[in-house]
Amino acid sequence: MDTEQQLAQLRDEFIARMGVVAANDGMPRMSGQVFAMLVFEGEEVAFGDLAKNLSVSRATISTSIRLLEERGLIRRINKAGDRQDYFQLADDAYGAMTRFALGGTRRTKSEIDATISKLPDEAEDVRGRLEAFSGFYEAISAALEDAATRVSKPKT
Amino acid sequence: MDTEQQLAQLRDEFIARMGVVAANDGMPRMSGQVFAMLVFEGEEVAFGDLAKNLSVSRATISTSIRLLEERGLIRRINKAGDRQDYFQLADDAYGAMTRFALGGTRRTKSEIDATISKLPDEAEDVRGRLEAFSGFYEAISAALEDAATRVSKPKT
DNA sequence: CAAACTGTTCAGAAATATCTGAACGCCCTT
DNA sequence: AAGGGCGTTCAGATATTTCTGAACAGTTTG
Repeated sequence: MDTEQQLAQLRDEFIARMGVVAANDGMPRMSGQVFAMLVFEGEEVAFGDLAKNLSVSRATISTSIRLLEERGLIRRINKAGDRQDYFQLADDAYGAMTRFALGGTRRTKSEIDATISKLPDEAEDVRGRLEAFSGFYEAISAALEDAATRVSKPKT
Repeated sequence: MDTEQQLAQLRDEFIARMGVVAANDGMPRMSGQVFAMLVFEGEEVAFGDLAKNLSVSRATISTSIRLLEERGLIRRINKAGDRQDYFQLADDAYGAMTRFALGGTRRTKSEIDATISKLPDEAEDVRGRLEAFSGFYEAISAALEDAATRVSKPKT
């Protein structure tokens, strides 16, 4: 069982790291850890096991799960004859992740554009600068859109 | 002076919104507001004016400035005969912003790869899943890299 | 129907991130 | 050399995010 222990340790390290990554990305650490756990264990993981393995309350798991579900990153599975809920990565989890980021950049661009449209005609210089700013978010959006198709497609 | 008042109000709204955007991006709100102010006012803005206009202490401005400078988003200007520091958007601010994001995705990919390289040979399935995860960050990195060149180039 | 589970919700605790005020070193002016 | 304004730093206050424990509604089991 040496290999199993080693794997378990690697898994815990991986989960811890992805928690930090999530936190840096402006996401609750726990959501990142839940996601990481589901990546590592490919099979469905039970709600209770998530709480136990990640050493947090079931309330926290419930909240983390909700966030991940809303973003389309995981899916909930009901097994017949088992009252517990199980979870697994969504089919196109990485595509969903990309599209979520895309939504953010698009929203930001819209907000900038909203300001631009209200500028008085005289403010030519301000308009120019805000348009450059908007253009930046447009470029990022285009790049993400491109990545989204590429990420989602691997059903070759 | 009606137009000026209108502009001032639009500016404040813009700044407030960009503060929220920054916060959602996992950045201090104030850094986003300082950045937005520099985008709006194209000219150099004095350190003291930043504090006054954004209604925060000079300590906060100092910290925000440091973050933005570290990321290459703004530059500090010393005017002869004036003891105050002035600030302006960096020449390639949006390029720097893109490269900063790129640094993050690359770092994350490295962390995933580090785990992969430690996996025992038997763990074929886990390796496959982590490689898919790593591949996702690779795709995003490539997209950002692409965007970076496009964002930085407009020196036509 | 009572007891033992499930997952969710929410008020409040705990942990973090953010901002402030005071102290400081520096440079300039007087 | 003294005084005033500059930006930085850091301990501590404040605000915000994140987690927990208890209460709850719904199911299943005995």
